[in-house]
Amino acid sequence: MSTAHGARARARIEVTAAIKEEARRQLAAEGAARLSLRAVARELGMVSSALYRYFPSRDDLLTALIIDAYDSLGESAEGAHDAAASPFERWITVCEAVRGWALDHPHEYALIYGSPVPGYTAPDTTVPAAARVGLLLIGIARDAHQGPAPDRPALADDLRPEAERMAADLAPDLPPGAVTALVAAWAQLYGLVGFELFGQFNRVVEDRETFFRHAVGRLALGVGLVPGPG
Amino acid sequence: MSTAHGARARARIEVTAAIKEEARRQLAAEGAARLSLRAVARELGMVSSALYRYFPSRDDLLTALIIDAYDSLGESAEGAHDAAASPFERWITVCEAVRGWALDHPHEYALIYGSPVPGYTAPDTTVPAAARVGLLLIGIARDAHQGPAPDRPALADDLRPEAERMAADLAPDLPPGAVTALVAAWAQLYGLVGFELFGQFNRVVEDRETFFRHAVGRLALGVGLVPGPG
DNA sequence: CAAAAACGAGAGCAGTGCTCTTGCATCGGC
DNA sequence: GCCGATGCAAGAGCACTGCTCTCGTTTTTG
Repeated sequence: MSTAHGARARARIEVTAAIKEEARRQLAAEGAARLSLRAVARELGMVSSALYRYFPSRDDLLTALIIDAYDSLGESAEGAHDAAASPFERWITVCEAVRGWALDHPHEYALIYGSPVPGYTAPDTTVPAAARVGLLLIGIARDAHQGPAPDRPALADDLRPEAERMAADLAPDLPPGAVTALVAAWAQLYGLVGFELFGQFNRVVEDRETFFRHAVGRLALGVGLVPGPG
Repeated sequence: MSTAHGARARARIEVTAAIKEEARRQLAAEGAARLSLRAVARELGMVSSALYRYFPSRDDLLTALIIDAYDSLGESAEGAHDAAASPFERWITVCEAVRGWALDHPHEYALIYGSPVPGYTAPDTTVPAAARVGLLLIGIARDAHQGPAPDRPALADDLRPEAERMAADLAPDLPPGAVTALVAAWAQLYGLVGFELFGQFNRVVEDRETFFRHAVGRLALGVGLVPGPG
């Protein structure tokens, strides 16, 4: 089989892990644009050309780091998630976990939600990891809609086809209007996080934690989650 | 003094403009990370070291491009702005202008609203240009609040100090709750634009124009703007 | 007119991603 | 156990990059 095949295979996974670890350290310290293959190799005591045996290009190394970052963020969000709480509280908790992770890993956040690296397009392998937070938010909305449906303004005619298509794709058991609001809230959440992280709130918002909690609370209302018991 | 004296000063402005023009072209074509001083100089038929007489570093050239990008975006938004329309319609128009500009200038949008270039912090000179769209949105909200105040949920106690501080800073004539909603909507607008531009909506949102118009319409509602006549 | 400042050109330094070749260690089939 | 195929590290090298310094030349200024 593949696992026990000698010391060679074992060494390969160890070196691969060491490269990613060192690369992640440089990424956290300096940012994606300053991540240098040669510096990683130098720090690991190997020569730069040897590193290409493990990652055929710098972009491939970046892709691995991107997937790891998505997974780390998804894990944080899922870990903060208390399934016993009310949907509204769970929404707030997940949003705060996303913000907290972003503040703890600014460069990794920038890597996945900031400007894409030029000449680089994320391969499809990143999609599942990238979807984790979204799926979590969909799950919360789904639980909330088990109860009585809040009155939601009727769907405008021109939005209806797209809303129904999105609902069919993402959450067939939810009303199309709720799914549309959910996707918008999902994007808007990252607007709030990104503005804080990238300095756009400098000299504008001071008490960012409180501001954020209220903003995502209003986002939750838009999705149909209600505070209070239940 | 430095101004207007002789052919040297004139040449300096011309060369500076040519550098920025060529740099902007490369920026649009390849993205900020691939913007190369040497390539700009080569294209202009000068040697790379000569370019340092005009921009002391690559970051200084980037700063100039950032300011230009903010101004270009601000101009687009202000140009699309029809002062005769209703505040709600004006809000939608400005948001759509921001989105349109972003789709037309993706790399420049990424430069100002994407990940900050590592090791680079925007100097204060960018602030006025960066504030233009925000000021435009504030103006729309101000006009809307000339009329009867819509009923808005009371400010939560923990948010009140920050909300009042923001209102005092940004729009003393607006209720603190409206200013808070406005700042949040401002950030959320860029979440919507960024997600579309950076590919997060791939395989999720198809009819992005319609989706966007409705999402920013709901944003407007949150700020207290109402559709229909008025 | 002479001193000073601005300028273009070139060489050079340290760094980058990436490729190619050269030996050596390990592995699988006989 | 041997032997050819494969995996791997090392080094040299290419074409770049940002940036600095020096050296004449030109323009501006006092």
